[in-house]
This record gives sequence, C-alpha cells and structure tokens, in this order.
Amino acid sequence: MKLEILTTNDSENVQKKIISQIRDLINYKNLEPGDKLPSERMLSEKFEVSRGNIREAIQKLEFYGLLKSIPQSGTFVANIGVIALNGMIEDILSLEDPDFKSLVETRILLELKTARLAALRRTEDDLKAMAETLEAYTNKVKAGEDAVQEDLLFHLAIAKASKNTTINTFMLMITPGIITNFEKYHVCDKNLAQKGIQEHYDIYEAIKNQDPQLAKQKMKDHFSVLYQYCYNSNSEK
Amino acid sequence: MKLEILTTNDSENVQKKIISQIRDLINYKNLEPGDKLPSERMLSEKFEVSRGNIREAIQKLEFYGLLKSIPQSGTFVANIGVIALNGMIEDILSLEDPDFKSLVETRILLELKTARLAALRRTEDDLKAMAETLEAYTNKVKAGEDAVQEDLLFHLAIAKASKNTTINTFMLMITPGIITNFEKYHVCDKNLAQKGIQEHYDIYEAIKNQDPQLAKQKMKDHFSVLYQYCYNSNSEK
DNA sequence: AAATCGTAACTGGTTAACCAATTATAACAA
DNA sequence: TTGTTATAATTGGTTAACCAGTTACGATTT
Repeated sequence: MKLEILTTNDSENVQKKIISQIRDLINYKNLEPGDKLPSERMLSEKFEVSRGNIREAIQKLEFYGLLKSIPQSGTFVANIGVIALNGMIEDILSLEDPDFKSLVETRILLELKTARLAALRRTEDDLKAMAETLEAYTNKVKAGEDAVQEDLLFHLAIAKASKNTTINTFMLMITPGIITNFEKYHVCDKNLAQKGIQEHYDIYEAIKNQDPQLAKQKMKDHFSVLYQYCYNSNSEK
Repeated sequence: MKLEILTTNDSENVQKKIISQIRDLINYKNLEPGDKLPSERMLSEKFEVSRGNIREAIQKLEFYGLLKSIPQSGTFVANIGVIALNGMIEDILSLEDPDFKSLVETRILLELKTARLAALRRTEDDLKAMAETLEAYTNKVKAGEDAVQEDLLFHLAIAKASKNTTINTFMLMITPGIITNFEKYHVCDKNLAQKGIQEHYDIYEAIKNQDPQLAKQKMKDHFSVLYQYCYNSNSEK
C-alpha cells in the first residue's frame, strides 16, 4: 500500500519531475541560450518516461517562453540566459492553482486599467460593440433573468477596446473562473443587477466621452459594491 | 498558384477554423452547459481533419475554461452559458500576439500591484529570497556585467511575495518577452543598472518595513526612468 | 587540400492502432 | 413491471510506427 502511494504519481507530478530533470540537464551540460536540447527520444529513454510525457513538459516550458521547438531540427533553449531560466523554472514548479480571491483581486486591477485605456483608445466600432453588450445585459436584467454572462461580455468588450492584447488575453483567461464562482456563490442578485445597469451605463458614457479618469472612477464604483458584497457574504474561498 | 495560397493553411488557421466550427455546432445543436460534445472521432470525420487537430483545438478551448475533457467519458461544455461561450470564442479567435508596448504597459500595472501586496503579505522567507536576488543583481552590476536576468528575478521574487497566484502566473508569462526585448534594444545600459541598485534597494526596504504606499511609489519611480528610456530611444515596436 | 555532392542518420511532428475506463443496452430474474 | 447483471459499444488517452525535412559526414571530384 505504502509502496503504491510512493510510486503512483498523477501526470502532473510526472511532468514536474521531468521539468526539473530538464533544468538539471541544462545546468549539468552548461547549455547556453540557443543550444540544442537532446532529442525527445533520448530524453524519454534517459528519464524513463514516454515520449509523450517529454513532449508535454517541453510544451509547457515552451508556453512560458523558456524553450523553442523547431520541426525536424530540435528543441532549443530560449534566449533568456541560464540564471533567469533556473529562477523561472523554480517559480513555475511552485505555482499553485489560482484561488477565487486572487482572481477577483486581479480582475479589479485589470479592469480599472482597461476602463482607462478604453477611454483613450476606443474606436467607433468598439463603442458599438460595447453598446450591444450593454443592451443585452439591460434586457436580461429587466426581464428578471440572470445576466452574469452578459455582464462579463460587457467587461470583455471594454478590454478589447483597451487595445492592449496582453491585458485582453489575461481578462479572457480569468473570466470563466469568475463566472462559475459568481454563479456558485450567487454573487449577483437582482438588486445588484439593477444597480449594475446604471453603473455600466456610466462607464460606457465615460469611455464614449474619452474621459479616462472618470471611466476608471466609475469602474471603481462598480466594483466597490461587488467587492463589498463578496467580502461580506462570501469571505471564505 | 492562387489555388495553393487559398488551400494551404498553416496549423494555426486550421485550428481557428475548427474552433469556429465547434462553436457553430454548439449553437446549432443548442448544447447547454454540461452537455456532451460529439466524440473526437466524430468531429474529426465531420470537419474532415485529423483527430490530432481536433484534440489541439479542444485543448485550447479547455485552456480558456470553455470546455472540459473527462477521460473515457467525453468532452463537455463548461458551466458558463452559451452567450458567454459565444462571446469568448469570438474574442479568442480575434486575439493577436502581444506587442512589446502592451507587454511593458501590463508589466508596470502588475508590478505596482505586486509591490503593494508584497509589502502587506511578505513573510520572512520572501524577504530572504528577495535579498538573495538583490545581492546577485548588485554583484553583477558592480562587476560591470549585464544583469537583466537578475533584475527580472528580483521582480519575480516580489511577485511571489504578493501571494496572488494569478498575478504571479501572469508575471511569469510576460517575463521572457520582456527579457528578450530588453536585450534586443539594449534597454538596460550600465548607467541605468547603477541607478537600479539603489531603486531596487528602496523597494526592498519598503516591502521589508511593510509600507505598501511607499513600496508602490518606489516601484513607480523605478519604472518611470525605464519607461522614459523606452519611449525616448525605442518608441517604435 | 578544398569543394561538392550524395547518402544515411536524426529531428520534431503526425498518424493509426491500441488501451482501460465508462456508459448504454439488452437479456434475464424477481 | 422493476431491478440486476452481463455484454457490447463508445469514450478520451496512450503508444509505437511512420513521415518529411534537416543535418552531419564522408566519398568523390577538381
């Protein structure tokens, strides 16, 4: 039994082990940026795991910009230096899954910025897209229906108008987690949704009038209610 | 020739096409959250692409939290509703690769927050880790060597001390892009690196003394020089 | 000795067959 | 009719063989 616990690793732990082994290999062989890693086949043999596991680990490191695979040629160490590489791999290995609180905290941070940037950079098309999502939200709320999705789509429209692709990507990444947790904890009741209509409209107007300060402030107001609501009724996880 | 241009799609475009076809299918079949998607085999036959392409597309949508694959069971629509799903897929399809300007803009936003949060939440271990990276940076600069990597590792240590896993992940994601661009444009010259020592130390002290306002301000000062330098000498991409 | 060419080994990527677990089905029993 | 069980089909995941492009290297020619 004990033996089984020790030897049975889920695929996540296998991947972490492979990643740390790749790091050790790079250090041991003194591989410089641009150098070629041993082939996937050799690594799978050396680490005694399937080639699929190796590819998975390489893809993760490629996602974080530490490796670069080139077809029919090899996998190469990225141009960021061994010190940064070691530090980053260490951080990646110790990364934990995001909790709801960190999601909300990050969302507010990003949204205050997107509101400001959208006010500065929005085009007429952006305004049109925002108006559409705002109308969909309003109709849903007035019909007494749940409108969490339409709410988030309005915010994503602002993110798109901010013309910052990095923040836009990050907003997309956190949105599903926000939606599921909101619905789970019933964060948005009808009372809150009614207020939301006016708040959304205020944000929209500020962006339309290209007033970054006001846009940020209105977004802040919007979240202050939400924030407060979250931490009063659902302070845990 | 023209025909070849029209029919030859790189794998990225193939994936985008599959993703939009999956979206159409969900809409056409009125699949609700939690419903099961057709099997990978059926999809690959229906869309006339390999099963591998299908898996790749599903994995991307799974990354953004829109689908969920369960072994030996099926692929399921996430619990976020069809409206949000449609909107998000649209956004994902139109996402472009991040440019350097958006990376820097996002980095500053995140770092002002991590400095503040780290001042509030840092442990003794966090301080120790920060001090180590700070020392490595100082030594490198005093030896007249390039210290971009050590610079970034100090900032990542702050991110870790902020105890916000989402922001920490985002910092890790943008760091390689920052490093390569910095080295490409030689953003950090020796003069700037010398100033950096004092600035880093100021940030460290503020976090150590648990002064969030000061930590944020010192981080802002740190970036104002960098920012200015960026936009003066390298305003273009 | 140097340059060129061709061959053979090696690369990451792709594919089709296979696997174990789940699920649907239908036969059977109560 | 209802509940149970055995079985067959289906699922996502895994694997090993295969592919096309790249690279290394040595024979050959000049």
